[in-house]
Amino acid sequence: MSKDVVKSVGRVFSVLELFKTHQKPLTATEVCNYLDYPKSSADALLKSLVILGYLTLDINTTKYFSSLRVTKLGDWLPELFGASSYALQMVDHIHKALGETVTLSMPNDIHMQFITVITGTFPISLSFQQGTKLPLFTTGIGIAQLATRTDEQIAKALKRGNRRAASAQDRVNLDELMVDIESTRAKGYCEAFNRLVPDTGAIAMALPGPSSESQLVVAVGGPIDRIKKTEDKIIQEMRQAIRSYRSS
Amino acid sequence: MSKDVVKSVGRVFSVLELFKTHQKPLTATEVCNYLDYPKSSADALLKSLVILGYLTLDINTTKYFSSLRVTKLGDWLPELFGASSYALQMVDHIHKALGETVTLSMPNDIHMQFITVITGTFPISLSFQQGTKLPLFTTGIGIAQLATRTDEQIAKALKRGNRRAASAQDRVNLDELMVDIESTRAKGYCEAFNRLVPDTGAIAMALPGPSSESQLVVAVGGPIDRIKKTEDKIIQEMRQAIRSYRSS
DNA sequence: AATAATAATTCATCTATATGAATTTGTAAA
DNA sequence: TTTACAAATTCATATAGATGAATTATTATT
Repeated sequence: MSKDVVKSVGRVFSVLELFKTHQKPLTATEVCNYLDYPKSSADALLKSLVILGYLTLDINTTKYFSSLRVTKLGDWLPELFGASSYALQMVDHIHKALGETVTLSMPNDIHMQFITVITGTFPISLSFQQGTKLPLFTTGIGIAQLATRTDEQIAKALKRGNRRAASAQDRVNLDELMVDIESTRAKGYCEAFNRLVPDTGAIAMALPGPSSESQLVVAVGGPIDRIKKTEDKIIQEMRQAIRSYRSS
Repeated sequence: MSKDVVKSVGRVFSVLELFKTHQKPLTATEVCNYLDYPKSSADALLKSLVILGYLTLDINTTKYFSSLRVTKLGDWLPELFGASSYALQMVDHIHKALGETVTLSMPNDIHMQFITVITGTFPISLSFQQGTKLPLFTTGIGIAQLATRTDEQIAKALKRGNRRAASAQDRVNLDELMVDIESTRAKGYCEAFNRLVPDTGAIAMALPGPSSESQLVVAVGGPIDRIKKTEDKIIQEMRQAIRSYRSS
């Protein structure tokens, strides 16, 4: 866990993700063991979550579980992103049509963060954990997202991003970035080869959405040769799926 | 906020509920002002949530917002409770048919906790905040829930509950409780008049679900005279709605 | 009823977080 | 370019949380 995260804040989400992973009630001891917390610390946290109503405690089994109030924390969101349940169906459809890794991601600070990752069915497939973050300014999905914004917004965003760069070599050149942006705008998608992970390629398209700063990005990725070979088919499938998505 | 809740844990949910209430991006200063937090404390919390991926920070507007990962924390739950989107439609349908306050609740420790509250359309209507908790052993919704469990489970649960009672007068007598339980089982619903709030009444029914300790309860409540007068119609509407719900 | 094992709670102490004032940085307007 | 204002960050200190050992309570078995 990042050193900059408040400890008990991180633990809140670890607990909620644990129940999402197991999908069954767990005792306090089980939670302790899975998450490797000291007993009394975990107890205080679990009791807080029960008092607040986000976890339930069954009085017969003395097991904890997520409450439906956790569902309500986030069930209003997809509609605001123009990401109805059709969005997940669309990602699934692209995955079935192509067999490659398909991702859905959103911008977060100077990163793109994965919301959904469906790993390819080929033995050799690109693989990411959900929640993974990739750089906003140097990846295909980031460029596809930025391309939905104005030149001015991009310049301002890059200026801020470069200010936070750890070293001069981490800084991105605006003119070089704009070449990729223009290319993406012209084609309607961003193709990225050998950008972050060697020998891999990805095609990324932004989904239509209510505002440019929240637009989601869908991408297809895999080994560079396979992606290049099937590029035309990938683009066709993605466009068709997004077109169907838009009219839902 | 309860004294027994870890402070920053409570704040996590305050922030997420704030975004649910406003449904638009907010600056750090706005979050501070709405929640009355010291500036640097709020900053540390917001940054933690961004790093963990549950909030997003837009690099152009420098505004925070909930991430779709919040949705994913809880979108798997309704299916496990047998509470598909039809459950909310059912609650809404009962509300439209009767015009009274309708609630959906779930057991949590020695309470029933409201998940959904739709306030009646009459000028005089029963009104609760979402997230409100009522006693498990002494309210109509609690008794309706307990009636789905075995006698042994009820006795055990009451023993634990009584052990935690602050005073002897807060303890519930098992034999008296079982009279209400048997009545509820015989009729298929619990009718409660003047139990918690004076001059109010409620009819409560448990929804079918995968296990008794997680069964949700739907209830119709309002001023005692109006509920008594329309009791037969309420029971009919609820049964019909639950029957339709079961086959969805 | 007694006993053993497990779970839950308590408490002293150490570590982490929260706070608010001061300082620095960023932005917008002149 | 300069200035004023707002936002963000820093830091010393106070408060809260985490920890782990010890103790108490609960449960299951004999």
